[in-house]
Amino acid sequence: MMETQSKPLKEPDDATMAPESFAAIAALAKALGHPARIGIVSMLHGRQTCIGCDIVEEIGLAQSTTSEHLRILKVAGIITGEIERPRVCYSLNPDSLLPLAGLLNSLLDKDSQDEPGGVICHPPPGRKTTKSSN
Amino acid sequence: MMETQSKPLKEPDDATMAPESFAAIAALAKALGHPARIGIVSMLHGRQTCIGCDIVEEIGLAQSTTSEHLRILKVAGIITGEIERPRVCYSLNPDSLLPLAGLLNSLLDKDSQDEPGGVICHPPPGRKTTKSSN
DNA sequence: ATCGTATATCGTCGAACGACGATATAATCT
DNA sequence: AGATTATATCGTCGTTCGACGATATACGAT
Repeated sequence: MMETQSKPLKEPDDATMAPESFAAIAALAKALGHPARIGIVSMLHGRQTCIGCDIVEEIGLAQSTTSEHLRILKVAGIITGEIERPRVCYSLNPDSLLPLAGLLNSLLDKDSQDEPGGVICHPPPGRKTTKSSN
Repeated sequence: MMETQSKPLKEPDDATMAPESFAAIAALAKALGHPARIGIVSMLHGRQTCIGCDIVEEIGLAQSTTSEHLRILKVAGIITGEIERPRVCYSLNPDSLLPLAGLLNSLLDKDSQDEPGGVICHPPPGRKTTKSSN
């Protein structure tokens, strides 16, 4: 039978990373997983200096919607908002992206021990020996 | 829905990023925005060779759920599935991540033309002269 | 032909997301 | 004090996500 979630298998991997960091990396990716938020960080990158309501104007969405996107980026740690009443100066916090960037670079740089011929894919048929045909 | 981007490696030159690439980058980030999917790509990176149902076992979710995560990664172009009946060999497609990695590295490497003093934040009060109250 | 394995797909359900307008807050200017 | 400006928050609504079990499909082995 197909037993679902028989065991989470908490093996500490070989050369990759701890599974608990998966959530952190995924949270970063999720925070970036919207065009408006990519636009915001890109805009912040271009300007470097903090911006206020210009973001709302540039993004083109409603002010409340943009504020929500800014909030999401803020709680993810990707940007910081320095309150300077009546407005807020937003800045990029690049260091926060290191875990995600690290994974991506690791995936890109060298795909581990890759073969210069492509992907190997040769699992011999028949590998379920858990229960023999008895 | 959304189409998998097949752009010819448009790296984020400067701050001249077209807004249409925001959607592509965001789609990549979104596809990575789940711990299970980070786990899958990480697992694929460690093994390099394609895996079949081992992913289901390692992830610890139901088979149908894991299949869905694999599908999401597949339509995003991040992984490829080589059908080898009765199973499927999954492989990482690192090139697909270049747009996202490019943006992240651009954000990290050097914050563009940044000032060596830190963040400047001095917007003079009073800058809304677009339309007065009639 | 039948069984067993591997995977994809369907249907469902609750939770989370994304957008908006309306409103609240807070400071500055007149 | 009152108007203006910038931002956050609330309530709502429709959409999407994420998980699951059940089922369909496709092949290899018996």
